Amino acid sequence: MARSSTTSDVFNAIAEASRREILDTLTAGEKAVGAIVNDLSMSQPQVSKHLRVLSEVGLVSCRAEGRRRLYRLEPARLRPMHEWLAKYEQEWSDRLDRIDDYLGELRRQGEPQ
Amino acid sequence: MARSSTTSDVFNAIAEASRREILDTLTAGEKAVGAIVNDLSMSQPQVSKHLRVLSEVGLVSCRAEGRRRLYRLEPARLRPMHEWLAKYEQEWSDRLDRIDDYLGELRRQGEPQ
DNA sequence: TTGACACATTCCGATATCGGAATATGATGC
DNA sequence: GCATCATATTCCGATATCGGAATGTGTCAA
Repeated sequence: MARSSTTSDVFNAIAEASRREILDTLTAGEKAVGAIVNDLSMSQPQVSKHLRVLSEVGLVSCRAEGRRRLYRLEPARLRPMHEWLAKYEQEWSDRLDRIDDYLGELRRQGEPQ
Repeated sequence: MARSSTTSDVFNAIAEASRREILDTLTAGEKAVGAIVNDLSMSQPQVSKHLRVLSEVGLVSCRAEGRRRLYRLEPARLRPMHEWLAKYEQEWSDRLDRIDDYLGELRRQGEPQ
């Protein structure tokens, strides 16, 4: 058996840096494939293939306009990731809070000088 | 070229469901390898191999105690993921807020009965 | 020292991925 | 209809992954 399919869930789809870049560039709004190819330094077939994967897990949706295809972000699909992360988030934000407290303490000690 | 190495970054390490399960079981606290093998239904070598991957990206740390090895969660390493997600979070949390408002409305309408 | 226990590593076959190149589909305009 | 533009799909070789089985390493206890 190899690694889980990239189309099986959001976690696998997002594992690839190129796909994260595509999602990042789509935060600016709906874009045609050609526009994405221009923005990033990727070949057109690669962009199309990555868009297919993102589409299959629902992270992007597609709308045809003439001979162009406009892809749009579907950020709601990132929710499973966020929910999984939330379990751990508290733990490290606690630590960061403690670090903040500590830094604040240092700052207060430094001020009088 | 194949998919990016699983040891290269947190996103790839987390793409595998088995590794997410291991992290999940470690939220209860430090655990020995055998304990993880018992908790989940995985072979000992598989658990060890996954722990190695998680260790290489810093998501877990290890401490030797006699002939056992206790693994602990390092949740701070999930921060890059959280920061990446944060860019998208606002967009869908707005929608969720509206759903929350709607549910609250329904609840208020139900109470009088 | 020897054996048992806890864990890590290596070898293996099957499989899925990635990028590049070539090609196919499908809409537009003349 | 035919050429062109925009995008999707297929074929390919190289490579990295996964799980299972077997084996290696290191610690404790008698």
